[in-house]
Amino acid sequence: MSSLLTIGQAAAASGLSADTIRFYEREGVLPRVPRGQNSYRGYPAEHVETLLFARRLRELGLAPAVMADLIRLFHDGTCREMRDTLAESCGKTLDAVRARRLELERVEAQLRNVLDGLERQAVEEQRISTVTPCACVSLIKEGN
Amino acid sequence: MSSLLTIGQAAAASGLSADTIRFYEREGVLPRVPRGQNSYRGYPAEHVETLLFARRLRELGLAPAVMADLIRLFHDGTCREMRDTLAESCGKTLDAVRARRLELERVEAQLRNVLDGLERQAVEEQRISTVTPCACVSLIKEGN
DNA sequence: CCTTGACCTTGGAGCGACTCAAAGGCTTAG
DNA sequence: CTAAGCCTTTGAGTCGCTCCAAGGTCAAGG
Repeated sequence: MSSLLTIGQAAAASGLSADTIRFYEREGVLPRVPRGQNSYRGYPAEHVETLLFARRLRELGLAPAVMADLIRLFHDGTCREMRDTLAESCGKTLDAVRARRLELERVEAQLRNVLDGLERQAVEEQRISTVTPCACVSLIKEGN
Repeated sequence: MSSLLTIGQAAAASGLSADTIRFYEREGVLPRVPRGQNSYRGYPAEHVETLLFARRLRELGLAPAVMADLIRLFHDGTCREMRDTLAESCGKTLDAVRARRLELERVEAQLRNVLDGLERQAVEEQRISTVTPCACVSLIKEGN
C-alpha cells in the first residue's frame, strides 16, 4: 500500500537484475535499504534514480568499487567532487578499454590472416590433386 | 645431464609461465610428460614446439578446450583434420572477438562523450563565476 | 479454507583462465 | 652447514556477477 517497490519491481524499473541489486548491496555498492516486516527489501520510488545511475556506470565499464564511490557522491557529494571523481574514473577506464580494444584488434587481424591462409591452402590442395605436406600449422606460427 | 628441460626451462623457452604449463597439463590441454626420479617434469627439447604452438593458440584467444583438440591433432592428426578444426575454431573465435571489440568501441565512445562533457562543464563553471546547479550527473544519463 | 504459483529471503557454489601461496623436497655453491 | 633457487602438490583467490537450494510470504481462484 505504501509506495515502496519490491526488489523485483526495482529491478524491472532499473534494468538491473534482482540478483545484481542484492550483490551490489552486499558489496556496499548500493546502500542497504530497510526491510519490511516480511524482511522484504523496500525501495522508495526515488531510489530508482540511484539504480539507473548504477546501471549506467556499469555500462560504462566502471568497477564496482568505483561505482560505490560515485553512488555515495550521488547522495552526499558536491558537484565538484562528483565531477572530479567521474573524470578520474572515466579517464582510467577509458585507458583500459582502449588498450583492450587495441589488443582485440590485433587478435582479430591475426585470426583473419590465419583463416585466409587456411582457405588458400585448401584451394591449392584441391587444384594440384596430389597431397602436399601439411603446412597449415605454419600459419599459426607467425607472430602476426 | 640428459637433454630434458625442467619446467622452468621449458617455460623460459616457450614464453608460457611454469604455472600455466602445469595448469594446462592438469586440464588435459598439454600431454602429461614423464617425471624424473626427483618427480620433476622432464621436457624433451622437441616438446618446446608443442608449448610454442599452445602459446600461439592462446594468443589467438582460443579457449583451453579448443587448444586441447588442436594440440592432439598437432601430434596425431592429419593435415585435413588440423585445417578443418583450425578453421572452425578460429572462425568462432573471430566472431566472438569482433563482437567484443564492437562493444568496447561503443563504450569507448561513450566514455569520451562523458569526459568531454565534464571538461566543458568545468570550463563553463569557471567562466561564469557563479555556482551553477550540478549537472554532471546528467552527462551520465544519456544512453549514448 | 486451501492450494497454487509467483514472488521474496539467506547462504553458498560456480564460471573462466589462470595466478599465487603454503609447505615441503632436491641440488648446488660457499 | 646452510642458504639459494629450483621443483613438487594441493588448494585458495581473482572479478563480477549468476544461479541454486531451501524455505517464508502473498494474492487470486476454487
